[in-house]
Amino acid sequence: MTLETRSFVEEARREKLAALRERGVVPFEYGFARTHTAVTALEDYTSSDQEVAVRVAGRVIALRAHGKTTFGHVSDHTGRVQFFLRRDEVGEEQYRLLKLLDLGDHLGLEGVMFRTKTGEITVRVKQLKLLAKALRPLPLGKEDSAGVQHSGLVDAETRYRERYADLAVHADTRATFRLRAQAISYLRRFLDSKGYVEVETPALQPLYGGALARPFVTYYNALEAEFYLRIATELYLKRCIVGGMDRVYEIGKDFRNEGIDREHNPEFTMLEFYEAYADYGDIMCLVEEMLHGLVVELMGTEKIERFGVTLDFRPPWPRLDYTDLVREHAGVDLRTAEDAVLRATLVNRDIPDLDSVPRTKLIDGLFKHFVEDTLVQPCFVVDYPIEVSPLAKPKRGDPALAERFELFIQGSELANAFSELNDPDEQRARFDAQTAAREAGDAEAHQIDEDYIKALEYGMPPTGGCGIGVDRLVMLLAESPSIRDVILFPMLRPET
RNA sequence: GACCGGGUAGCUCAGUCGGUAGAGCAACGGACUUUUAAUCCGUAGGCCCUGGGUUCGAGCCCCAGCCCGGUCACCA
Repeated sequence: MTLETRSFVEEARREKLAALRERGVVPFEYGFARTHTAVTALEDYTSSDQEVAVRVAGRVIALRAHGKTTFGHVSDHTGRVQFFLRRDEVGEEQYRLLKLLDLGDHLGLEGVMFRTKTGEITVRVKQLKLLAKALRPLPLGKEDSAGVQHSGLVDAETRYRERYADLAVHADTRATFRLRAQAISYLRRFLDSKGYVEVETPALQPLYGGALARPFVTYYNALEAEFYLRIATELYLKRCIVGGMDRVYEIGKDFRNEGIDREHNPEFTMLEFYEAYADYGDIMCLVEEMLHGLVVELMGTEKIERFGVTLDFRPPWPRLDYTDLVREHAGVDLRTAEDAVLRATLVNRDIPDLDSVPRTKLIDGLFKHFVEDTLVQPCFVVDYPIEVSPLAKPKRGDPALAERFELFIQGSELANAFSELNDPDEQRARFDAQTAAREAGDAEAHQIDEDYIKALEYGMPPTGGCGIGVDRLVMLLAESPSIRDVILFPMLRPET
């Protein structure tokens, strides 16, 4: 029992609950043997001339009482179906039960399918069973004959905080999460079919790495040590490669101690995969094949319209040179320009402490502010400056660059990949540079991971690897403007 | 973290110049044996986010805070 006072609506339902119990009705049943879902009940009727007996169950989402007859709709995970009761068919006792029902209650209905005179295929109920009473009113709203939803649950905060209510009320919310599940299932099947092995690596790590970000810190009592929630799976997956698991992937949560906005949730789902004897060019082709296949399988087409733009997933996708893009859109040549020039280009871009920002961040800033928004159609940006890529191999023939690419669609970064650095001595030197950056005040700089270097010293084969932000991928597929719309229970400040 | 917008009945919203708080849906009572935003008659329902202040009087004006959303910053 909460201290929260109940609304009069809830009081009314409590009274009905008591009345039901008084009559010997079990208000929270133990099960109901269904023969049909809402949709199969409708389908079986249309495909048969014979009488179709059904047992369906669902939540009451509409109720229209007309004296001695009553219409309503129940909704299950497949859809909705109308039901109809006549007092002289179900009997006085059952019919009086209706008085004690509310929108939101779960019902089991036994009856036969028929078509009403207005044409709707409907369950003619012979027996009705309350399966679970709803003590709070669901914000169901109403749908008119044109299918337009009126009222209902609109408040964004409630939709996220009470996702159960959002899901219960909005079929399209349920559809988004079904789509998410289908997408993840496809990614698994694709990688499995390519001979990849799915693995699980630690989420609680003594050192964090594999990305540049601030971690969540926690304390493990039994070991009397600080631990970090992982910011990436990368370094553990590459340990697997060292160990001879030539193709591995993991789909799991990463945690980054950062702000929340339309594209960021502090815990999010990442797919990372690594393939021995592949380089970033091979990975690019694999990503292209995988995501093209994903769109075709889920959307049934190679071109999808999202946020008013038709996106064409037909391969090959353009490979655009990072340095060229920055030169083209920011007018700066990263090969020759001094820090001062980069800084000057970024003036008036609302960057705090611009004067003390290190070169790596200046480069990042130029790309973000001048280039990202221009990358609408699926495209790969290739060959990043080496100084912003501490885990990537230098580019063959140009040590100022790394063999790295990112995939962009509609200005959003969806994948990050490279030919993995497997020279342990060079990796140590890169870590040292990161340590210097950290000492200069860069809280996101990479930590030095001696154990990872040890692993590399045992010899890691040439390897291509990639990380894909699953939430952002689903946002694109579901045309969701906010990452919160594709995460069932997004982060919110706790209620006080 | 900064700026902008929002917070009023279970839900969606209105609220004039500062003068006793409104609608639709949902709820409750009644009528109604093929309705579908059912209809008709009636009834009830409010910590106007919280705390201060101004005022004879505050949902409304002022200050502070809380929560949400948006933009920006931070952030692969």
